Amino acid sequence: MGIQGLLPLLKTVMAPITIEELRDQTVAIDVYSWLHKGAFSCSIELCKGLPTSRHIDYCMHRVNLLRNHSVKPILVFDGGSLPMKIDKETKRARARKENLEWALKHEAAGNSFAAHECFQKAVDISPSIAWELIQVLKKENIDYVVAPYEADAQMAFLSINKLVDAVITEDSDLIPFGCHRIIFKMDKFGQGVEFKCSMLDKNKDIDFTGFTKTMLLEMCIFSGCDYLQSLPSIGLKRAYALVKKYKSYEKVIKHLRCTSIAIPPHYEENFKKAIWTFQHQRVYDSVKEDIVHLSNIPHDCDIDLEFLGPWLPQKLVQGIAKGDVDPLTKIPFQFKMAAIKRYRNMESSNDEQNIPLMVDESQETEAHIQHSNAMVGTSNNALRSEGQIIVATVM
DNA sequence: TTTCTGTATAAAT
DNA sequence: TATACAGAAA
Repeated sequence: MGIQGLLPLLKTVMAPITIEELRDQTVAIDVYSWLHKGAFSCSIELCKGLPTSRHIDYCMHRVNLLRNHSVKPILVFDGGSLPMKIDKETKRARARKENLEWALKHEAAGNSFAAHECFQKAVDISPSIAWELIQVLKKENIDYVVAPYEADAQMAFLSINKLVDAVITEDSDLIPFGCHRIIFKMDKFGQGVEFKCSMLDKNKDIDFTGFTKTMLLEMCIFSGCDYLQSLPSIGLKRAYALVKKYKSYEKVIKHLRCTSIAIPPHYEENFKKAIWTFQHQRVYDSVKEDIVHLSNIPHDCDIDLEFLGPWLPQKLVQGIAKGDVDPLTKIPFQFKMAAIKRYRNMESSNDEQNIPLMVDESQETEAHIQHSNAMVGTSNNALRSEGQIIVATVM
């Protein structure tokens, strides 16, 4: 979702850029946004589990556009959900499910237009879809990494540590994450708009001189972000004015307590957590080949850091980063693929025509749970309660 | 003046 | 899904 209204606010420091200007540079790509766009041309197939590669082709077309201009892409995939966002994720999953049900109803009623609309809203860019693309990337020798948690944090890590020259994304969150250079809205012709952190001082609409990175981040959080809802009647403009005047979020909140605006319980505590999620979220360090914090946490920190994404054993996070292990279920893809093959064979042996294969990501077999528990080192129940395990079922 | 809400539309071919 | 725009509400 990002920070609503942030990009329009910064439009005076947004500059058009073309792919030619990126020659010989390395860019991190928010690949889920490509997969989402690519999925539009084949939403029905993806929903029904019918074979298609249009979404993969779309991504590879974009990859080749970059390669043809001698730009080196690193494709960054989303990984697991942060505990803080699990509610939102389940809501989205429910909405997709409802859209799928409507799509099937419309289809049965012969209303293919309405059905198609619902299918498009029902598409889930699942880890399996990412896995399919990754198989192509391996063959084509394209760099990629699956983040342990959010791709945004992973791309910010690459940018902050100078492992890439720019990040290509649609998500304004990369700005509060502290990414140095971002290219938004890059189209199939390689044209987009460039944002550079260093240009912030020159913004006309609103004056950011004297603003620190932390102030910019706090402004974004006050205006409402994925990790914390804004207080009623506080948007970007008011958030800007408050941070400019009071300099720190503690002082802003102290001031707000003297106004008629109601501050929900734990707001200040949750605000701190939101700051930390932007600054210290867990990401994959491909040099250390291990899970690290986006930026180091203070040594004297004694708070529970689970909200930054639970820590993962090195072997597991490596498996996730390479795309061999499902980041949501922590189950190696080989198991799922074996299961799908098994069911396919069962179908072809006793049926006359292609029966669509639905992959239901809400259940799993005992053997897979056992294996993944061994990998994660958690109890059966802990994994079960996290849900989202996989089994192939036949429609 | 700013924020909030709803509606339309584009994305892909 | 995300953005843009319009009009209402505060």
